[in-house]
Amino acid sequence: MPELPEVETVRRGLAPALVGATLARVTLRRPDLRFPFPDAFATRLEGARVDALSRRGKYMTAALSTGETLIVHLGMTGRFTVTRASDAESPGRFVYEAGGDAKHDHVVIEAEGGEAGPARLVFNDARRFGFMDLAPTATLGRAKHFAAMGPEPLSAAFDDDGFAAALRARRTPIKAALLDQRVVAGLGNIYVCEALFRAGVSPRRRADRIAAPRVRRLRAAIVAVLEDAIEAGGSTLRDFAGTDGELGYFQHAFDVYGRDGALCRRCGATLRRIVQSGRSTFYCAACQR
DNA sequence: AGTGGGACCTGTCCGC
DNA sequence: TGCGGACAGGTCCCAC
Repeated sequence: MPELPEVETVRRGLAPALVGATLARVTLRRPDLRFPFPDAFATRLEGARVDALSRRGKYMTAALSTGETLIVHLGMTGRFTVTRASDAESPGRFVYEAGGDAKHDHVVIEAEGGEAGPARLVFNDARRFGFMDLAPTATLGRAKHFAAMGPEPLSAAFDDDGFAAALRARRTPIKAALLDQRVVAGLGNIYVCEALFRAGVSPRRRADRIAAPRVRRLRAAIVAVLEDAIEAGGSTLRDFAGTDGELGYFQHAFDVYGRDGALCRRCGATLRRIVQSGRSTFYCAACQR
């Protein structure tokens, strides 16, 4: 699921259970996800208090009282389910809970003392492209996951001049440039397609050949589509029904993603799907130049 | 050094 | 109903 808006939605969903809480017990149900868990992972978490829950790009970070920060990436299919003790009869489901497939429940965290009261967090990830890591909080920005990461798109660090300079240095199609987390953090296949449509920029156009006014329009479109998606609770794809209340609904607002063969909402042309660097791109060849 | 392609892993859906 | 193939929200690694 997880591009920036989905990760932000998960972060907001987890905050009541985690912020201020102590991680009383951590259970790993396998030795690795995409990568092995760090040494003594559970031990280093247990007993720690969560001082803050933040997000950088598509990563969630939990600053701990131990001086370390827990780093979580959801990969493609990573999701958290939260059950509050006070709610045991009807578990409070958080975003993107796909249904009761315990086979892929890889990490269980019991938290105590958060605003939500005692809670159990279960990390489920069928494809295991997600991962977790620990790094010293004091030097988090230099941790390998963040050292080369581009500006946070919803912050002042993402400005027209810096964005234009980053694109000027790229000879790839703009689609590929925007997927590169070094250019701007947090975009994935969906929101790149949507932002390019909103800006009227062809996904095939070379990044270094977009004129300044259109670069500004593109930057604004990226910010707007991310803000709209967060507002909608992110996008939910391929999750079946039965999860109540907490699913994102931005997928209903897609202009182009997954809509090949349908008609462009702006000009009525038929939307296309092409493959760029092995991944689907959806766009309107009439509106996007 | 920048770029493109394949690998990683599992589930689902579609056509035959 | 069964089976093979394509495809899926991401990132890393390794050749050019």
